[in-house]
Amino acid sequence: MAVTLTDVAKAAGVSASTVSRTLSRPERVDAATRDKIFREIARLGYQPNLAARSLITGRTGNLGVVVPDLANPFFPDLVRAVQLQAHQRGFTVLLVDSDENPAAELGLVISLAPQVDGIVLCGARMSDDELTKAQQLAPIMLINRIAPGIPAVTIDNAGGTRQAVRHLRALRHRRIGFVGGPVTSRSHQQRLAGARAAAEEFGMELIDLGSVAPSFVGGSAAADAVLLAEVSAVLAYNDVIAIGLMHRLVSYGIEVPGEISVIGFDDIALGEMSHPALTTVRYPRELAGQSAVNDLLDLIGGDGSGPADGTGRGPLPTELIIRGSTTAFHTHLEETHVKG
Amino acid sequence: MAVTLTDVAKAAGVSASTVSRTLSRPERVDAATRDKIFREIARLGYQPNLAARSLITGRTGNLGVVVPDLANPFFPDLVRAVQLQAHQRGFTVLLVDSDENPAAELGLVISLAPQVDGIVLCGARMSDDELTKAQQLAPIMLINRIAPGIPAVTIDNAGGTRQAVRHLRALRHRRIGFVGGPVTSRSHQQRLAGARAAAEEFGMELIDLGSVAPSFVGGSAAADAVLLAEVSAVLAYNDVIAIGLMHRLVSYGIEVPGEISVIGFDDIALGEMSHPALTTVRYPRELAGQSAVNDLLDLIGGDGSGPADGTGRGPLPTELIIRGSTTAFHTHLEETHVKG
DNA sequence: GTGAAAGCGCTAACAG
DNA sequence: CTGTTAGCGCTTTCAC
Repeated sequence: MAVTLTDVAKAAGVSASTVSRTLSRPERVDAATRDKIFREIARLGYQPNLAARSLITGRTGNLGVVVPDLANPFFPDLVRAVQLQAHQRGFTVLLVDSDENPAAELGLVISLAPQVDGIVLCGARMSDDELTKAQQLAPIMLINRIAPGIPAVTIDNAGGTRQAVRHLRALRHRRIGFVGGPVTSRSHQQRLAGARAAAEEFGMELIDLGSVAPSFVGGSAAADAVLLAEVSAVLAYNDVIAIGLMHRLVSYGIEVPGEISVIGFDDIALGEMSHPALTTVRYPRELAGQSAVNDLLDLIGGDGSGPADGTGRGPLPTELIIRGSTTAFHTHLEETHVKG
Repeated sequence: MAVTLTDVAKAAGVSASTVSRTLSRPERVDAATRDKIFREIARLGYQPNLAARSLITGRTGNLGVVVPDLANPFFPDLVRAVQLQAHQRGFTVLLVDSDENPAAELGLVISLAPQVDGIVLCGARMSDDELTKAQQLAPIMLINRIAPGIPAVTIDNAGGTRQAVRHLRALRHRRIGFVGGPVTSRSHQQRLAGARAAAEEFGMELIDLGSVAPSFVGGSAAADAVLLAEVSAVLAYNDVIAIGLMHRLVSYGIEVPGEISVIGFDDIALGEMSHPALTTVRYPRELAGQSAVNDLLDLIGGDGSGPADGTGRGPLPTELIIRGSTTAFHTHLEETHVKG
């Protein structure tokens, strides 16, 4: 077995409590003893046994993270940000992949809960009711999901699609389409609403092209609807859809952005490497992960101050990233406007 | 606090030891008592406190996983496989991202070691010496890295590039290039060696085009070397390089695979969505992650039987995935052969 | 087949 | 400022 606190105490010729105290509140220990103890700790290579500590403090020093699918390019960045921030604040991350199985999620939370001080749920698929149950098991912070009464990190979806629409307007588009994702999700609704409002604001026509699965094939499947609607540009619910759509359009021999411009949402790495590179609205994943950890820990620390309800910070800003898939200036589309 | 084993014992009218025994060796408990206890466990929603258990058993039920960069598309699949398999065998995964910092890795292992029963190190960047130190802290299993005396999951790199070269030969290529990755890495050496041997075997010319960073820009940077070498096809150390290369070639107006064919290695999701879709050698990540967990747990369980040295299973098979980036049949290249 | 007792490594009062 | 005492929740001999 490893070297214990008692070993250190013996070696330093003090009691266990003194060593323990040296670790928790060094200022309450005589400088000389303290130094000696630290020296012994270093010499012996003592590592506190977190399990034993947690047994008595009730805190584990662990943070749980649940993602629906780690292979989905959206989540690794998020997990990474969460992991980094957690580590910085002295926590270790327990990662669990629910494998896109909503039914499994609550079970995972149940088994995770006793081992962690809080759980970050990324894009949880479970129901609001289940979420409420989950919340009784451990402090919870939601990312990319909203549920009544549960703290969440939110982003400015509507603001993002507004910027996208505005960009298209600047390029002289007048009739654009929106390919949706999961209709029941708040982010879908907000993105669509934001686009609608912006279209009105800028005097454009926004065609709802329906919803598809938020996947590459989902995006491909949307191509026909896009063509039928005779729009000159399309906003997709997310990047994966946008890329699938672009691929299908290109395979039809349609030029992007020459004939149709495409804008995604999220800014996954894939978008930068697709051809043409995808214009997109950046989902601030680093910030989101970071905020989630900070809010969650504040909430746990619970000194009553600060945005302990997790809603204090407001939606995180989104940002339009302009790349190749929208870089055509459509002068001809402008005619009606210029003449009118 | 949560419901404890003692609560269950009280509710069932038995002692704590009996409940404990029911959980560990049910057959040594009277059927009636057992049933009653299980009923109470379910009713009360009892969850064993892993920390307390680990305190006495010395086992944590946790597995550590260290990756250099979760945002690198290669790793999420691996982590996912590890996570799934670990979960299946009743372990929870502690994930740590070393943020591509080799110097930080050992420190992470040190802090992880006391909390886990074993550690899976994915693509560890640390030195062999450090690895040896790490191994003294906790049982270790390497993926995508080899070090003397340390158990590792290996894959058949040479076999993979051999299949790739063979494929190119079938398409009538005769002069092909190899764009390398990290020269000191075993996988680079094996992939190159495999390609060399296969080129000889199939009577082809294999030009070593040097090494680049295993990144998108690294691949782009290799384009000029490819052009200068006047090869009709190129093997890249990995997919990311291959995709960067393809993009640059396409931006030069060169047709892939019409003028130059490209093959990657790994089979990351990106390859399937790039344009043209990337022919590649599949790195069996699911299998690798799974094997790593199984080997590691066997090693920990250490009953002496089985491949407890972690090298028993031999290299995992790789597989050529043919996609759009090599689908041109280069009849003209054959002339010399046909005529000769 | 079951219970009593001891203790894993640590922290948190409480004395001294 | 430091040591003593008493457990945290659980498993594990060892009696019964």
